[in-house]
Amino acid sequence: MNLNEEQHRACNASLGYNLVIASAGTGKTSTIVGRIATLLNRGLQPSEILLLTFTNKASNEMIARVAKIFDKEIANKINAGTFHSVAYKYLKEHKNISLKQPRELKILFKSIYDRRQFSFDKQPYSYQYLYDSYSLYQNSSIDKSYREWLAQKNEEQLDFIDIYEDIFDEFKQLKIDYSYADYNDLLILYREELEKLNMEGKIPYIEVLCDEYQDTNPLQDSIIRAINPKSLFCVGDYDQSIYAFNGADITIITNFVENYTNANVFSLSKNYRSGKHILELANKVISNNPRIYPKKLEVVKTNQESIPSVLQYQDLFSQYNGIARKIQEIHEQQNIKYNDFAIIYRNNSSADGLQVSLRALNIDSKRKGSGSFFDTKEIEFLLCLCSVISNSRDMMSYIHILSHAKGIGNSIAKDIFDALIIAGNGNCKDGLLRPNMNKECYPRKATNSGLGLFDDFFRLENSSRFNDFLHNDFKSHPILQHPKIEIESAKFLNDFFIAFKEYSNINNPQILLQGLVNTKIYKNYVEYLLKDRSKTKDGKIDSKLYDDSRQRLEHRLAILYNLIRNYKDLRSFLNAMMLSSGELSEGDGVNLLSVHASKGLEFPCVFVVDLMDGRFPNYKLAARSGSIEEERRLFYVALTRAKDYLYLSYALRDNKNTDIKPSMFLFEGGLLKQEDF
DNA sequence: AAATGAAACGTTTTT
DNA sequence: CGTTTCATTT
Repeated sequence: MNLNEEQHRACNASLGYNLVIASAGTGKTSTIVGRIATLLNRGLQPSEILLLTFTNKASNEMIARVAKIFDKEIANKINAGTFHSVAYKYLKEHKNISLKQPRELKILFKSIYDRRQFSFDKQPYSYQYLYDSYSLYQNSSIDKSYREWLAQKNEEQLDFIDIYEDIFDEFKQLKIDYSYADYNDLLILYREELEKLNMEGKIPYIEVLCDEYQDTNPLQDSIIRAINPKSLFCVGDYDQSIYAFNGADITIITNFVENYTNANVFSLSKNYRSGKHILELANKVISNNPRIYPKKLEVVKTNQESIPSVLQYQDLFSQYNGIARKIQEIHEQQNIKYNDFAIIYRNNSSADGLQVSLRALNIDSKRKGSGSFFDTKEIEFLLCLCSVISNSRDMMSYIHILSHAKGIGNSIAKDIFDALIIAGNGNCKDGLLRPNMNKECYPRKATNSGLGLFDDFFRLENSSRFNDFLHNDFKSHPILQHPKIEIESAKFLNDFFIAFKEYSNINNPQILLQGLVNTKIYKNYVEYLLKDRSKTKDGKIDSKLYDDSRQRLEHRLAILYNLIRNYKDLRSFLNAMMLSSGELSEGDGVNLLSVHASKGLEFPCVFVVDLMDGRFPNYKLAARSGSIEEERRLFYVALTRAKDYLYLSYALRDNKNTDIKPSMFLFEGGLLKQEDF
């Protein structure tokens, strides 16, 4: 391994509490890999090392590099991944959990929230805001109650605190009942397990390495504290702390020396990534933030003389078009591959326009998926079918699927789910395939009967009324007694039954997926989607649109087939899909990234766009949970992604055609003069 | 309670 | 601009 002197010194630190301040581009990854090598050479077992990174991609890369030095066997014995994936890996051995995305859990949360009555003189938090607020609380506070935390945050809302706490209690119980877990639950549950292990002296780790330490939040920090390892090796850069909105607390890195006795601080200052003018600019802007540990960045790459250039455009549209043309020009003149370009923006809303402009010039582009893949209906439905097979009490997924039947909405879907639970003695799979015929599936609800209200719901129908159309084994199934079920919905349930009967015992994800895609229930749904997507304004189906839609759909399925190959059981596949939903990138072309998504990456040619006052820095966001300092750090991160060429662009007018000033960071960098505007 | 169509809505960043 | 929410009808 080739390490410079500073890196070498850090790698050779003795066991203890070590912090490495690694500025952008200073070979952080090499240093972590080097540290692991040192530990192994000193005789530590790979199983005694825990590596925590910010993305799974980062940990995979590091482990791959360790594998090159030692062998694969050894490297793979090192436990490595994000806090969340490490927690999940442990928990799945001990607990039965189904990871759910916040979007889904919010629906469940809403159903609880909606049953509460708030007084009218004040506005309570919306269910969405309340959910997010609680999540931020869990990440950013570990020793306070939500009540205390809210008292500091927003005293006015304390009027509702009893109701809020009641909602959280019920939500928590519901999550336990259905074995649902969200990202925060993973960490909280893992911490509980660690505390138990620690009391028994069974923690296997001697050194914990933590990458991107500046973006650690108190919840994650509490994991490290619960492990309480003999040795810590934390690597980070306070100038790149950009996750305050997720509770990241910059004081965790700045107070390291106070928090850990006999701590050592190392500093990496030689930048191998960027040309000198790029680096000078980045340093100049970031020097407007308070300096915490002394830090200097030295250029190594002195032969790269390219000067960052500023591009001015009249409006957003011409900016995007201009950038697309510029990229094409550079690509042709300098023979730089499209893969080596990145366009970086503060707000995801910039991406659509850019993608359109690039496509107009026939330039491919890839966006780091902000969930869009798993949000498509065809993927969602398919994963729901898998979930239902994997977790026989997954209420959310049952309701999701069943409410696609004609005439059946959320409410009746829930009735059917409850009926399946009853018929199957708490297990929907049994309820569907081997229903207990002696039980009352749809019990009378104990309301209103005393008032003499006529409730026609409970006049149950004869479950055999659709028998002519049903699979033999589904004939007279007790759930069909529901009076709101009609012929169309009965057929849908029949299809569901057939798919379930055929595939519910298959645990190999690959075989299962292949099978499910060819079931009638899925094929019908796909057909419905494709028709819906190829409708023109007058309601007709355009066959060109239809073919395009089908192609895109097939493409997405192909991606899923590709992903699924890495998993050998269904539960881990589903949970992994929830855990790493943003990490897949598709195809070739110019990289389109938010600043956050660009973290840890580097590109020969970088465009930072939409550098206008209010957009970047984004004042709305800065006011929420960040600060101007954090916005400045974001700018710093964006600039330091560039290796050779850097372009900064802004438009004079926004999309409403009103004048807008360039970003303050362009003035701070000395790239524009205040008096010109 | 579901389906449909019309009106409002609000544009964050991630595991 | 596309989604999400609301109101109306069945």
